Amino acid sequence: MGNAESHALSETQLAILRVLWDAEEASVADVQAALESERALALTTVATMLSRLHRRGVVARRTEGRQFIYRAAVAEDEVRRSMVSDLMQRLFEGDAAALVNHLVSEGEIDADELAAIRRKLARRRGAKGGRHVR
Amino acid sequence: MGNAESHALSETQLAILRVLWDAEEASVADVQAALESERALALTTVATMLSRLHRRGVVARRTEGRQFIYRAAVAEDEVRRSMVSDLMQRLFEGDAAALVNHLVSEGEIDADELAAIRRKLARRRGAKGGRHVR
DNA sequence: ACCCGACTACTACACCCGTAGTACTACACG
DNA sequence: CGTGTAGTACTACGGGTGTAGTAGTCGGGT
Repeated sequence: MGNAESHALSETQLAILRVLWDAEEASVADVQAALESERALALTTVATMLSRLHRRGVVARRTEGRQFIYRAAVAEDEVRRSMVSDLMQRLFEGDAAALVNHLVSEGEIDADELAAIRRKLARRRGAKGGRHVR
Repeated sequence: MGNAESHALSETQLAILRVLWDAEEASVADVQAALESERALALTTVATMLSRLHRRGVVARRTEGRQFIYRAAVAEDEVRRSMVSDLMQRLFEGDAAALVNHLVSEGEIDADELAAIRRKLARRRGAKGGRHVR
């Protein structure tokens, strides 16, 4: 199951996926309603996007009566992994530390947050005792 | 001053920009030659891409005799800022710490690297007399 | 039994990317 | 001075996105 597919998703596509990720299942109307606040899209627009996402295998659907109930077919984490990794490759020669450095220089993250993450890592590492995941 | 333009650039476009970033100036032929190893593109392909990038203001050019000499019109850092920020927004609700956490859980970065970055940050901060991490 | 309304499928269109062929032009060399 | 050639501009085409209208269908309520 560990496919290293490259999930390049646009902002609109992600907006739809976000709805599915936290709704588990949703009809076209549900998705449209959920997006209404941030972006007003016609029902047909949402339907078209979902159809295309379905064609690409990014979402799955089942029929209920005469409507489709969609759900995400890719996990949020999988998408994150894929997209972050892509960006890292493109802009930082795949060097994660360089990316974090960038965040630091841009003031996106401060010492406290960094320290907290480091502590958490240490804890987790400690519990497992060994090298690590994957 | 700080323009918050969104520079959404594809991999190919970035490949071209990378060449310009470290060549300072380059003709179409130069760019094509530089990319030859990683991707074989026809001269006209590179010319088209550069033209389009020029139209978008991403690269600038001057005429030298019969040919165009291109150079990047956006700094690498500016692109990084913009693209990283976009991704953070899209996938981590704009939370940089969440992104770093993700890198940690994915094993992209380890405790040592993190510690090194934190130390560097502390050093820089230290000059400012701010609080510091132990 | 019918029609309305809910849904989907199909179609459309402007615009971008990747890729590259062809057409045009102006300089350089013989 | 003529022509080859380098180099750009124009054109093209298959795909994808974003957006949405229209057409077709099926089921439920009166």
